[in-house]
Amino acid sequence: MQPALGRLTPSQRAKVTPFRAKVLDALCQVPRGKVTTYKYLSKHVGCNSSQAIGQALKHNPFAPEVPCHRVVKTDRTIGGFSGSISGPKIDKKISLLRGEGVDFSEDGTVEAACVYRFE
DNA sequence: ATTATGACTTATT
DNA sequence: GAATAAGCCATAA
Repeated sequence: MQPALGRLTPSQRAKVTPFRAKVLDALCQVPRGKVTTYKYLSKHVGCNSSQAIGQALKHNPFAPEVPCHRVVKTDRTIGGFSGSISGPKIDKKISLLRGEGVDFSEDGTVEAACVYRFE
């Protein structure tokens, strides 16, 4: 069964800006085995800047609690992780996603079927 | 308030 | 297809 897609706890909300809280909360709605994109998130939280989303996630204060590794770029390339856009951390991100059942193409892009669009 | 930065995106060269 | 520029918006200094 899917893990309880919790939301951000009040404590967590209190530690970040309202915008980040909204982003993280939305992120917690992404089911295990799926990913979302910066753009979908940005749209979901009501701004039109994926860059702002990236900013919100780059210093993720709630590392494993909030599945920040379930966010990829709009073209379904891997995006960044732990403050880096490439390197060993990215490799770890891929491993995590694979461990959750996300499929990758040979390009290192995520399969379209694994993208969660906040339907 | 103003400036600089960035895990982005799109258009242009 | 890679490199650059411009647009975007929240954050930190």
